[in-house]
Amino acid sequence: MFYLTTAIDYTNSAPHVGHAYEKILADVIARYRRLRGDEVYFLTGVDQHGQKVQQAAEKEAISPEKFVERTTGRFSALWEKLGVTYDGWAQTTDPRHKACVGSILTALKEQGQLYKKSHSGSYSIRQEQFLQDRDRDESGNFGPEWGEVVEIAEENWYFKLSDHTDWLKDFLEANPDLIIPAFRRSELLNALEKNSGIDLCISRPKERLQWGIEFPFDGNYVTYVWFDALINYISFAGYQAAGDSGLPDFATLWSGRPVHVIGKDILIPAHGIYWLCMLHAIGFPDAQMPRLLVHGFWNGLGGTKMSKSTGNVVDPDELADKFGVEALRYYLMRDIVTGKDSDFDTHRLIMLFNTELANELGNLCNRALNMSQRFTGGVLQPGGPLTADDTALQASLADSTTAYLTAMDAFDISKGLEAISRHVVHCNGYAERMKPWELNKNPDNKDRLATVLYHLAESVAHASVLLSPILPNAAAKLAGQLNLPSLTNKKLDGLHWGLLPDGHVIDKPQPVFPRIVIEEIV
RNA sequence: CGCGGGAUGGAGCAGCCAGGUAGCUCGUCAGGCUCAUAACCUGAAGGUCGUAGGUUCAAAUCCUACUCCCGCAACCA
Repeated sequence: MFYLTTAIDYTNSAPHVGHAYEKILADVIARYRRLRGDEVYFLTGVDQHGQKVQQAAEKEAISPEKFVERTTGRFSALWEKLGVTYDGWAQTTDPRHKACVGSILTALKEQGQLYKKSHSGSYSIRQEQFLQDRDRDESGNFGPEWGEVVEIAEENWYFKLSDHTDWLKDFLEANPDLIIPAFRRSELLNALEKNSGIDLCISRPKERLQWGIEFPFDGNYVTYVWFDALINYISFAGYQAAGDSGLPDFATLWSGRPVHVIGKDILIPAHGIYWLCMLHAIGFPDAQMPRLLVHGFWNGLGGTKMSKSTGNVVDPDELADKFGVEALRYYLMRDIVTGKDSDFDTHRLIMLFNTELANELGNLCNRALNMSQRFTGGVLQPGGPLTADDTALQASLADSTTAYLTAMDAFDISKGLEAISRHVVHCNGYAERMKPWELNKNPDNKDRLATVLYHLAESVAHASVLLSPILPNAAAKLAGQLNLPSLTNKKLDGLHWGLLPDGHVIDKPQPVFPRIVIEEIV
């Protein structure tokens, strides 16, 4: 079983393009693994507790329950729109999740992993948080943005993180593939080196915060949101769940290393340190520690950070309306190297869609099917014998498929798409050289014409299968025009030359990727 | 000496971990084709791979120093 998760999104504001990128990335990986024949369980969801939610709800004078219900709906509606299909939905207000968090807290306390301690420091009443030295301005004071700052002492529950950091260091050194990409691992190891011996405060007093999971053994506190949120990966996987919970069977799901897809901002310390140490403390063996696939961010043009204040945020919902879901999914997967950052550029979105999908693949499909309709009545026949051009085309397909698999296995979606594109370009060149429209002028060339058209159509069939994890709807449309809907259920090991049977009759072509016309944008 | 990333033809990027005549897309220029979504194909111009050293028969790729840009810096989600 391949168990895949994303970060659960914090429900204090609307989803932005970064949220959409992560979910689409995970969706593509899940679909790809299914294509490969793996059993897949894909979990995503929302993080609903914490101070910022409480504050946002207060601001609108509604209950936190109502507030998260509304924002949660915006996320799930967007995923449906974008074709992100998950098997499990994690939301941290779910009673099953709360029960799991509670039992983990109790177990850790019994093992002596939790203790109570008083912490004193500068506290901002307005922001309701303790301040750090780094929050001070140049002159060493806390600026006006913090409002009134007072020195207070507060007792809280702590998790003995420091008991596990030595283990974590050794474990990470012994498992170089755990963190993807590799440079993130060295960053994490450095962070561990610098900050050992610190424990994690995992409670918030109820005077400060009510919107959270109450401590099972101390009613004066709720659980720190990160401690709560991270547990979703196991609580919704059925960890210690009752038989009638409706959750998956944990042992089946978490049999090896799950993959957590997360953003670079939450590797250190949350996932890379807290979570791995939490799992270790709970008793997970090294062989069951998850892999962390750390993706980069979409920035504004010129590499500027997207933020509300600079006004350069892009709304994935609007983009999908404007350019279509396929164009958005394609762009988000195509124009970034997994792990690195990229600049979000609408012109490149249009360019990549028009060039690679409309002009190259869409047009290949269109010309191939159209010629088949006109020249051979829509009937496809492998024909033969094969020329050097035919075998070269088949070799190109084999090469591209191999490159695609290698890239996709390494979560490098962009390179996988590039591989498909390479074969499509080869096919268009093949069509130019073979000139089926010339062959059609002489009835003696009937067999040769059939062979050429078959090679083109068969290539489209393969492309649609390979493309299906990224663009499921478009792949289904292509399969439909090939009059072979079963293509969408193909597994990789069924992907060999000859998907289209001898004598197969195809459907009439219709543009699958209508060009995006520049005038429409602005 | 806080940590990490980036600097590659006009633009955007890949290549760097496992050194071996610099690659992709867009753009530009010149041809070709007409089956097709004004799509397709061929060819050309354009780069001393941030700077300075070093290792090597050979460096965009390894090592050292430096410059500029970006992000982060464990009890804020």
